[in-house]
Amino acid sequence: MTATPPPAAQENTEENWLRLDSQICFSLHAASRAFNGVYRVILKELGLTYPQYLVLLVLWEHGELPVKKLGEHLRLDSGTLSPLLKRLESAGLVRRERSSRDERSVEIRLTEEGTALRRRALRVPRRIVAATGFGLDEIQELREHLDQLTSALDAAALEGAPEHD
Amino acid sequence: MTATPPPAAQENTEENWLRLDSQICFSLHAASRAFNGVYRVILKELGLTYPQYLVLLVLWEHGELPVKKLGEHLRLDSGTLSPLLKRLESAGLVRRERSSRDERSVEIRLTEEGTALRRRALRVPRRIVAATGFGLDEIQELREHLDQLTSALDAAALEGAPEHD
DNA sequence: AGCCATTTAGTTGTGCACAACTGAGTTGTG
DNA sequence: CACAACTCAGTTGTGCACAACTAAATGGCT
Repeated sequence: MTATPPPAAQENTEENWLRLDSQICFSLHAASRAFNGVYRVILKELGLTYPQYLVLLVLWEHGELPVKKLGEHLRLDSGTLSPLLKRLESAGLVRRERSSRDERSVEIRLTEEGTALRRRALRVPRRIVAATGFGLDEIQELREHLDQLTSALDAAALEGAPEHD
Repeated sequence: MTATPPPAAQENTEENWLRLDSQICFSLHAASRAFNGVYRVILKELGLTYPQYLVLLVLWEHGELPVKKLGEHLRLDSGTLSPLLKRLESAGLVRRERSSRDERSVEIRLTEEGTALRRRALRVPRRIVAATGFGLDEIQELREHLDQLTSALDAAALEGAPEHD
């Protein structure tokens, strides 16, 4: 029962596609979580989670931003960012202030403490890269593939799921 | 203020490392979520989430398994799996039964319905691969890089964070 | 047998991702 | 001006990831 009839290795069966899918699924899922795990360990010293670190990276680079812009940089919506930013605020790293020019929007800006944290964060990337065991060029190459993947997937996602074969 | 002093492009400064880090961070994080998003859309028709699909992939391939083994395949612990499996059970796709040989362990096995769902799931991978816009060999290559990354990161994570420079 | 370390699931609590919704503020149009 | 459409942040609810813990069962040891 549950047969899984012998799928004859290299044949182009749906069975084999499913097997391949499980492999790439697992790989990406696992890589993402492994990456997350290494950051978790390292960022713990800074009192940050990985997504919080991503937010700070954007703020360190761009200075003050409304929540909307922050979300565009990170592809995250207010449902994720609002509570995260509150936590960063209560940690004393950012302030949230209603824009006076547009009362709908909230400007996120770094506090002194948030700005200062950048100094300590400078030591993070080197350790991450070391943990991957990859060279810089390998990382760049992987990054390009991932970006390619992301834009292809984003484009496909926009079409909902209207096609089937 | 917040200077970000001109980091002179290709120099090996911490500034540049941080910039690179933000790039690879964003890329992997975004790729993972984009992938997740495409699966979300497609799996919705099957009434599954992405992690639930991963669990079923393992069960379809290996048949009945204790929670522990399932967790090893997926690198997930009982804190994640227990509630997930309960949801799969109440969806009628799996059953959870205490092993009689070892009362500590719980065997997860597919119901008729869970087994039958495989037929419908066979159409998923083809659509995913199509969505990536990648060829099979590119996918395999990417997968190998990701696996390499994962094992390097896992190894590094085991050492906690004892080293710095 | 009694005791202790280990193994296995499960629970609790925190944080993120995302869909669906709310509500205030803004803009366009008649 | 009035009103509809839209924008933006926030809230709610569901599900996953993971750390820390609990509780029961097992196996080794004396």
